[in-house]
Parts: sequence; structure tokens; C-alpha cells
Amino acid sequence: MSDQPEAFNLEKTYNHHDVEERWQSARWEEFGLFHAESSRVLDGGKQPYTVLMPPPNVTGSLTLGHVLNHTLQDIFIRYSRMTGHEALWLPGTDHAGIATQTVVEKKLKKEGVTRHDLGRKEFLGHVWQWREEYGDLILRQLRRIGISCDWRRNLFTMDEGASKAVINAFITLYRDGLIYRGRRIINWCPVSQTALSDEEVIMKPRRDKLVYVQYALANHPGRFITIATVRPETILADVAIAVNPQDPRYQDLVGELAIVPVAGRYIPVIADDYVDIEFGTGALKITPAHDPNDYAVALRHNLPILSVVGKDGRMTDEFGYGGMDRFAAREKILLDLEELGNLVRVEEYEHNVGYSERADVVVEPYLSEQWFVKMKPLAEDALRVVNEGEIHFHPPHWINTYRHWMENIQDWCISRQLWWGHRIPAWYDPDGKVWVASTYEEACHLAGTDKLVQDDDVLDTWFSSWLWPLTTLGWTGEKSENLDLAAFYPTNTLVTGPDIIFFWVARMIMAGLYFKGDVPFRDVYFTSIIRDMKGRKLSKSLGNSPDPIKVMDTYGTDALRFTIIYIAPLGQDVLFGEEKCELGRNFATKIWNATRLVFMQREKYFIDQEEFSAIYQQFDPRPESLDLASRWLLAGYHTMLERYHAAFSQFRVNDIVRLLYDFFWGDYCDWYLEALKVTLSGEPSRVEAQRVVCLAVSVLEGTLKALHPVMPFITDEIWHHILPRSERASIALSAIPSSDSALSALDVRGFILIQKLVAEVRSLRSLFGVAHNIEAALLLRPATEGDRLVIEAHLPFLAALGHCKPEFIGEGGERPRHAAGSVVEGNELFLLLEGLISFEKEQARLQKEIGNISSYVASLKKKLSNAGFADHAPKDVIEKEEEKLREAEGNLVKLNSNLAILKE
RNA sequence: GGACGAUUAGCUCAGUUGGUUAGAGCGCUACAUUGACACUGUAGAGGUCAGAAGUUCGAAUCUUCUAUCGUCCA
Repeated sequence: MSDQPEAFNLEKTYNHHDVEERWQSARWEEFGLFHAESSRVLDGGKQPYTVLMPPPNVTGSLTLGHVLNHTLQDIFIRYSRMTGHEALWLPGTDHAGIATQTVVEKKLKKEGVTRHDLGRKEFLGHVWQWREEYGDLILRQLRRIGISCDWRRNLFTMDEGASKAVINAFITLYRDGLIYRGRRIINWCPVSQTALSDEEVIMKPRRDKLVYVQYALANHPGRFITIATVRPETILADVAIAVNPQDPRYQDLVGELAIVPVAGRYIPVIADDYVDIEFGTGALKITPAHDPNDYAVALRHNLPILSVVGKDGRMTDEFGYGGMDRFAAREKILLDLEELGNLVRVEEYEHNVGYSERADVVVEPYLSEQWFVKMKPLAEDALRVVNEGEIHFHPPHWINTYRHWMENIQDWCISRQLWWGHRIPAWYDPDGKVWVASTYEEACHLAGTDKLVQDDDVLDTWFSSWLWPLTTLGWTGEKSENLDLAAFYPTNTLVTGPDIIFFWVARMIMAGLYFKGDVPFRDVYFTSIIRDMKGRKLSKSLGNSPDPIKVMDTYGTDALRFTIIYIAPLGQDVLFGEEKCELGRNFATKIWNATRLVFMQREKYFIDQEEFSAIYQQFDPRPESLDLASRWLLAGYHTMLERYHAAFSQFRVNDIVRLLYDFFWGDYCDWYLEALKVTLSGEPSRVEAQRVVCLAVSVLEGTLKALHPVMPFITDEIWHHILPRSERASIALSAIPSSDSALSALDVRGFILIQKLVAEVRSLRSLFGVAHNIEAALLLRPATEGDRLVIEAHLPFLAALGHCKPEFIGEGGERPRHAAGSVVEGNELFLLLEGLISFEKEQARLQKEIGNISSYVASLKKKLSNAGFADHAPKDVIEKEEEKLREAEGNLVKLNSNLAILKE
């Protein structure tokens, strides 16, 4: 990197390491570029724009999913900052109860210590210490992406303010009757040894054995009733056999007693509508402690509840299985049943089984006392605001999923048998009565005794996450209010994965409405899921998960950001391969090199930076003062800007990068810079030359600004080379140009004709294999006087880009015989190829071309002569088709006469 | 089983209210290395838009059905 950042031109080659090192987040942060202030909203009248970072797990490290998600957020926040908003991006991390506790327990295990050896307090000391050491890794890695958060506001879900908010939220809900403690069958993870919510259970298909077992009937020796089960080990806890009251097969058996195999207990045969006549034998064993549906049946029929599986997934029965793992017991009881003669048959059976999301083991339905949030009352409003469009989803089809969940919502089990997390603010007095309060002292006061014991459990991590839109803005409790909340709540755009729509998005909407009386955000942008090139999910175990840091080292951060947005369409999975980043890297290089060309011209026509600055800052690109190529560029630039801003307003992020890429590479580099070279080599006046250079720089600068939200590093670097700027200045605080419809609508058809002529000449040259060192003569016969003027003005351009010597055919001139001829919008052109041209080849080519156009003409004629078309099609469409036909027919006539001359 | 989404060139994808002889990037082929760029330029090959039926003057685009894949919920 040069010692002088204000050098008049750039280094010869682009080095992303240097540039990204120079403009890293740390520097932007040091200058406080991304700080947002409530005063500028409340007193300064600026529009706020707030983005909530989905707090990454403190145990996490950077994945491509994070890169995509945070790049999107950064794009939204930088765009809004550069379009006049007070942009606030709130960062933070999540304490991730189970994951973090597991990580620390594993670490301790290597030292031969369990958390129980240490005790709760000392163990939590270790967790905090771990967090201090490693908990910010993910944030440091995120900074590497260049994200523009207000880091002063960084929040951890276990911080004091956030914790206070969690406790107060719990108390409020409890006092409003929306939190209760209840004995229920919940999902139990035998590995983590904690309750889980329904959402943390993943249903996976599994092949099991469907076991048919016959139970002897106590009062009918020799008669049996046969049930089918996939969990024969729970037979030991059976309390009834249920049949459907409509089932004729079993009507006479209702009220009889059956004998539980192995256990030898007598249980009743009962009738209940819940039983599916079609499934198995139509008779169902009822095991209330191990199945939520059976539990409901037991309550209805006043049956006892027996349990034979413990917290660790091992049997607790007294029939010889005690201490065995539930799956081992399942195998053993099969043998025992067979020996006892109770086993009827065994079928292969594929069904869905719930697995713990974290530990990936089969969850155990477990009867226990847990805390729940009553969800139905909260769901009503949360459903309404989405139905009524107060919150928009992008893409909108996620509404269906959201709606379905809200309409079938179940109460949320929020207690976790862990140590790491927010401890439930509930105390029990000696009578077992519960007292909910924010502190022990307050609980004692309420209870009238100090003999209180606090609930051992902590809250589900998501119970703090659902308050995130509030806690990040300093909310701590029911009535708390502050300037940040007043200025920045509701937030604007939430970017997150659809996999946490229930865990997080839905619950945040509930909490926002309940605690603050308003939605937490206006728009939710659901990101793509990143997969490998074979369409498989990225996972560490598959080894198909590229390390983003390595990718950034190899290709550059800007390249990765650009590429991942370019290939990630809204609402669809994206197949990522590291080498795709070549796209972004090549684009960055192209920008760099194009800038160098422009700066070289600048050095040529301006004495120094000072002269350039003075003139450039006064430069006004009025179209009437510019040549056709420049007007064409301006029109294309403003068309791009129009679409660019429209794409932002519609969250079409994918379009944004495509627009910028196509404009910059296709229009600016491929055509305008080529035109610029031709113009400047034509010995223009100094003033003229300065004007075209200023235009080139001005469009470059505007494009860089528009690109900055996507590629922050290279754009800031080049921006500092356009004019001498303070090192504290940043393109990030400049304004993205708006589009001007007067400019996008400029008539630039003339330049498009020139482009087409160039393309045709190049094509003919290539077709006839004209060597590159040959400048063939080109004869032109314009279609109209207007076209003649345009072509005449651009003969040098045609010569340079077409690598030919163009001139007009004289009055009454004929088609030259040794030439390849073609027609472009009625303009005839002949490339003189004496000695090179094969008459046969040219004839064949013309014939083929005539064939193509003839069939095209025929199809247009057919369309236009169709009465239905004439009657129904709008006028402008008909006119367009007629124009196409006129042009095609004109070309056809000319091509035919060309062919005729060749044949003479 | 239910809901939603996808299916366009060898690969990855654009194609916004139906009016294109269907586009891009990568890959492929040919040519070109004396001034921005080989992380390049120029030209070219390559698709009956998953299949069927329908609506319409006109369908990649709308409707229905079928097939395959994916996601979520049972």
C-alpha cells in the first residue's frame, strides 16, 4: 500500500488484504461512524432505521450462514444510513443455555471434574470465565465481515439489564395469569437431563419394530387381548388397555381385567374415542407416564400413573430391568415376552420419532412439574398483526407457516433443569406454596417467612431472546421507557433464518405486543439456507462447510459478500462452492482496474489533484453539454439507479447486486470506457477532455456509493482516492445518489445503433477469420439522414472498436463484390475482404440469414393478420410488432439484393 | 397424510402486472498478450422453459392434474 493515500492513481494491482486491513471495522469503529443517537431522531427529526442482530450463540463460530445473514443486515443498514436515516444496528450475543453448559462441562470433564463436584456457584464461575475468554470469538469474526453495528450497545442476554428484563417479564406474565406451574408430560432429553419445548424436538423417521403382545384376560382363561406397540419396555407401566367404543371386536371385553405380561398386574379394559380402530389391532395399551395422549386418557378415566423410565433414560422398574438403558430393555423384554408366550408377532415399522435438537437422542416423554407460558392469549394479537400487514414477511409465503403454528399453538414449557441461564424467580415456602418475586427479600415479604427455597431451574434461553427487541434498547421491565425506545422502537427489518420462525420471530412478536403494546419490527426477511454444491446442508461432520475466514483470506471479504448475495435468491436455498467467490473477486479487480484507467486519464488532463478537485467539485453533468456516448452513459446510470432503489424498497437484494454488476461491467467498462479512450485520443480541447473525465469519475463515484453497502472495503478505498479526504471521512456517511427520470429517459438510440454496428463488424470479422492485424475497409450505406449524422460523428469509434476503416459508400455506389455484407436497422454495411472472402461462404451465410429473417417475417405477418390479435392486443403492442415487421422486411430486401449481386 | 416452495443452456441461476426469434455467470470452442484489466478482451456453440391438458389473439409467465426434489407441520 502506498504511503500516500491521496496518491493521484491507485497501485497497479488490487490487493484485498491491504485494503481490507486498512478499512477494517476497528477503524470505522474508532471514529464512531456507526453510532446512532436517539437525539437525532427525537430532536433532529431524522427518520430512524433499526436492525436487530439475531444474537449469535456465544459458543458459536462463524459460518457461511452468519456471513449471508450479517451481510444482508449490513446492506440494509448501510443503505438506510446512506439515504438519510438515523441507522442503528444493535449487536449482541445469546447465552445459549444448553450449548454453553455442555461446552463447559466437557472442558471440566477433561480435568476430571463434574459440575456436581463443584456445586452451582462455582460451576457458574467457570461458565462466566469461559465466556470472558471465548465468548466474543464470534463477534470478532463478524467484525471481519465489515459489519457496521453500534458496538457501544453490544448486549449479552445474561447482562444485568437483560436479566432484569427477563425476571420482570416473568413476574408480569405470572401475575397476569399467563405463566403457571403444572404437572405434565414434557419432552425430556436424557443426555442434557432437562425439559425441552416442543420446538426443540425434531421429528425424524426411524425404523422400529411394531410388537404385537397378547395380554391374558383375568376372568376368561385362555382368552387374550392383543395390542401393538413400538415401546414394549413401557408395558411394565401399563395401567389399562383401551379400545374404541365403536369397535365391535372388543365391545364385550370393556370392563374386563387384563393381566400385564411380566409385571403380572391386573388392569382394566376401557373404552375411549381416542383409540384408532384402524391402527394395529385396535386395542391400545395405556401408559400415562410415558405418552402424552395416554396421560390424557388416564386423566379422563381416573387411572393411576406408573413410571418405569428415569431421567437418565434408564429403567427404574422392579421386574429385573432396573438400571438398564431403555433401548437395551426394549430388546430384553422382547425375549422375555417370547419366552412367556405373550409375543404374537413383530413387524418392521417406519415412523417419526422425536429427537433432541442439541443432543440428537430420542426424547423421552416425561411426566414432571414444569413452568409453562399460556400461549393462546398471546397468539391472537400476534396472528392479527401479521394477517393485517403491520408486519411483512419476505418472501410472503412464510405467513402460512406462521399462521398454522399460531392457530394450533401449545403452551410453552420454559423451565430447564440447567444451571446456566436466568434462574426462575420463584420460591417455595415450607408448605410448598410458590411465591414469585424479583428478589428473595421481596418473596420473603410476600410469603411472610424467610424460610424460602428458590426454584432450582432456569428459563429457556428463548425466554430471554423473545425480549431482544426490547432489551437491546434498554427496556428492563413492565413500565420502563427511555429515549432509545422512544426513538428506535419498533425496529425496522429483521433478517433471520426461517428455521427459527417459531422459536424466535413469532415469540418476539408476542412479547413486543404484550410488553410494549406495539410490533417489534416492520419487515422480516427470511434468508436462504446455504448448502454445498451437491445440495447437502453444510455440516461439520460432513466436512463440507468452508471456513469463511479462509474464504475471505483467499478471495477477499468484499468478494465473499458480493458473491454470497449474488447467488442467494430470496427464499430459496443456495448452493455454495468456494470457487464461486471468483465472481466477486473478479468484479473487485475489474472495479480497481477500471478506476486506474480513469485515473490515468485524469493525470493526463489535470495538472494535479488540486486542479481536479476544484473542477470536479463544480462539475455539473448537464446532458446538453455532453456527447452522445456520455448521454448514453448517464441514461444507463440513472436507469440503474431507478431499479436499484426500487429493488431496495422491495427487498430484492439479489437484483441489487446484479444491477450494479451488469451496469458497471457491461455499460461502464465495456462501452463507456472504450468510448472515452476514443474521445480522448481524438485530441479534444482541454476543457472537453476534462469534462468527459469528470463525467467518468462522477458516474464511477456514484456507482461506488451504490455498491458500498455490498462491498464496503474497496469502495471506501477508491473513494478516498477520488478527492483528498480526511482519514476520518468515509463513503459510508455519504449519500447514495437518487435517480433522475429526466436523465434515464434521454434519447440515446443513436449510441445503441453504433453499438449494434460495432457488434456486427466484429461478428463479420470473426466469421470470416480476419486476422487481428488487418484493418479491413468498411463501407456504410445509412438508412436515413439522421443515421448518417450519428454514424459520421462516430466513425473513429467504429474504427477503433470494430478495428476497421469505415467510410460511406458514394452516391449511387454499389455493393462491392469482395465483401461480407449485413444490415443493421436498415443501415447497410460491407466489410471489404478481398482475398479473404469465399464467395461460397458468403452466399451460404446470406442465404441462412435470409432464411432466418424470412421465417421471422412470416411469423410476424401471421400474428398481425390474426383478427383476434388486432382486436384484442393493446395498441402499443401492435405498433411494436408492426415496427418489427417493417424493419425485418427492409433488412430482407437488402439482404436479397446483396445475394443477387454476389450471384451475378 | 396436510401446507408451502422448486423444476428454464453441461453446472448455478435471472426472467416484476401474460406481448422475446428465452438471458447472465461458470464451464466449453476459436482467436487475441506494446499501456486499465488473462482475476482480461472479442466472437461462437449450447435450451421443444419437468410432462399433460386447459384459459387466451398470444403462455417460461395464469388454471388444473401428474412426476421428481426440498422445507415445515402432523
